[in-house]
Amino acid sequence: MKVILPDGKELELADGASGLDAARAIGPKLAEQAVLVKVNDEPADLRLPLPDGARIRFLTTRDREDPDALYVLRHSTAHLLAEAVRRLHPGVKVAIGPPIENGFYYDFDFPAAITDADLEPIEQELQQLIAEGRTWSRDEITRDEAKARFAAEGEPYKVELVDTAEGGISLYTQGAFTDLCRGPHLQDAKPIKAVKLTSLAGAYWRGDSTKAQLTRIYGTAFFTQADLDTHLARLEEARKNDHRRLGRQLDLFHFSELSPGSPFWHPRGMVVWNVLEDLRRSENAARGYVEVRTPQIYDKELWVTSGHWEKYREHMFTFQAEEREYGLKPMNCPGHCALYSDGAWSYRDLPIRMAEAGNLHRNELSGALHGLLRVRMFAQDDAHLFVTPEQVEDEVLGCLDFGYAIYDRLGLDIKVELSTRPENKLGTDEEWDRAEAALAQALARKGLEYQVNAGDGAFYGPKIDLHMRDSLGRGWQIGTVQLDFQLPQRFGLTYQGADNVEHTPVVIHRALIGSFERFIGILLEHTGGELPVWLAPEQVRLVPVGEGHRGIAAALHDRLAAAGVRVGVDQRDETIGRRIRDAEMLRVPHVIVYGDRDSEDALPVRSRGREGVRTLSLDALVSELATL
RNA sequence: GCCGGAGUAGCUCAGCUGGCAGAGCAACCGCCUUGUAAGCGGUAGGUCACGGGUUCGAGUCCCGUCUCCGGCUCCA
Repeated sequence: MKVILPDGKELELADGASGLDAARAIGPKLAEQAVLVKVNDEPADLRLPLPDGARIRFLTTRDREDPDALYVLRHSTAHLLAEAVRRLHPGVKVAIGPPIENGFYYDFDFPAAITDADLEPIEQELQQLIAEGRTWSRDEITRDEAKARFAAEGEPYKVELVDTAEGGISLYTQGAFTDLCRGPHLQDAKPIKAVKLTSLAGAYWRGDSTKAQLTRIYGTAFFTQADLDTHLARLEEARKNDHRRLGRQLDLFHFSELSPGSPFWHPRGMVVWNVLEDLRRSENAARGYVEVRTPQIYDKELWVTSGHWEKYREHMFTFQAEEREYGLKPMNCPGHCALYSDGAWSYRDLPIRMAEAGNLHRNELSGALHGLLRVRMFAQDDAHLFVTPEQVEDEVLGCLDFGYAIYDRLGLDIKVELSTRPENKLGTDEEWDRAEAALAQALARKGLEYQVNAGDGAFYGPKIDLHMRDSLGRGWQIGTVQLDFQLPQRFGLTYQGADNVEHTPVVIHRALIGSFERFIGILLEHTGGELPVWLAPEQVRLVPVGEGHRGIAAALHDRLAAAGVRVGVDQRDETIGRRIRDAEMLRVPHVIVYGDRDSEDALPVRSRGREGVRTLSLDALVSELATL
């Protein structure tokens, strides 16, 4: 048999030769340093036989930043972690331990609870295993053999994993530890030069909150200590961009125990909010949306009709007044349906694009709250489009266009996901076929790449989700475009068709900025607080040099403000250096020191992210700000 | 909600095995009168999250509650 190397040369090998055999045939150094072999671009274990004619490429310890190589390194480290934990905590049961984006974890069922203080001895034990030396061997056995083996070892989680594993059963053994595992793994532990156990967490077995809660140990590993140091330094840097920290530093908002999960917006934060709100309103107007305003609280009856009382009640704030039961709205849709049902509509009226950025309250689980990114009170750039089935695709495309007008303006990197029919769906397969096709078609027309999340759709219809990441790489949903066949039926919504028959409209739920809270939070993390000038709470700050310059600074202030610039004057009796520093700390984009040397024809403008001081006339500055 | 950690001045934090509650910044009052990232001095500021317990004595140890942080679940 033969395989093809990256340079196009062919390599002759004995039948059944493994990746390691191929590496040895190329050179002993390669064989020693090889971490995994890519077979036709798919990562594979070195110990496995190569298919005849495959294109192969080796990744070695020198590919220390390659995600596939790091994956293998971390996967093997996870196995070492399990061995170390078993040594220190006899009686522990092991569950599952995969590599993840920036490291790995392993889930354990400890006989007695452990705490953070237990991590260090475990890490030392893990280092000890590496020092002792470990090599991995791979065995394939039958399902029954595997079950018998793990049952004998008293590892019920492993037995369950064997039951649900797909394909052949393989085991990897290092030292005194054997794990059910698909691989690939390192040849030995030598490449693991840097390990750190980072945290402890609870995690439900199989991700199911009705099942046992296990103890998850997170860690990370690298091919060099320097890479680990860089990684930790980067995390520390990211911490500085945490929007909760920036919110306080920039005086934008704060949280209080008096109302967990609901931000207090400060004046400066409210400026940012209102600029976004202006954008929302003007874009809506330009795109044929109409603004409405619907109640905050509704009789229980509305929520029963919409289905929320049954499906969502524990996440709603409810209360009684005069013996009626009310619910505070967690979303605008039922209110918009109620508004729609007040009229009699013709197909000529559709599409109706109904927008409202109303306050919403959701009783999120206390443990899920996360700064501005997960709150109990928020407002979305929400809209509901009442459309005919024929209009769905065009309207979805219009929503995507709308969204990308905003995202592109901010230079945001959006990840698109299409979520399709779940198991507990309502409606027929034919309806879902049409709806999913309409969404896919709109995405194709917009030229967007997307990931399909099969089965992740809402029970009432498929959806397009638009995600962004925070400074630590955690993903958050920003926008969403959802089709809904159910709500219009539940509310008995109709329009008169051209055929003089009543039809049921389709509802498109749509939010593009998503919640203003989350959007501002993510923007802060992405910009490190340096919001684009058009969003900055204060765009220009004037610093009069001495007391004698205050009058003219005030006059300049008024002229800039009249030109629509958000401008402030720092009249404090502090040094110039001090006042500049404070403006920089607040990330004010432009600072102008004004004294005897200056005039409105020649202002010294110190601009964020730009070396030195520019000299600009007042008019030039105003027109520069106007183009943003 | 669940697992682990944390909560000390407005903010960031120190306070060891229990023994008089601290620093820097901010605030306030003076001095200085400023030219591109922190001028100098002084003053004031605390129910050590809240409630209970152990102890001669609790910020420190124990129990409960709340909130926050990291995860898990959830995000209709």
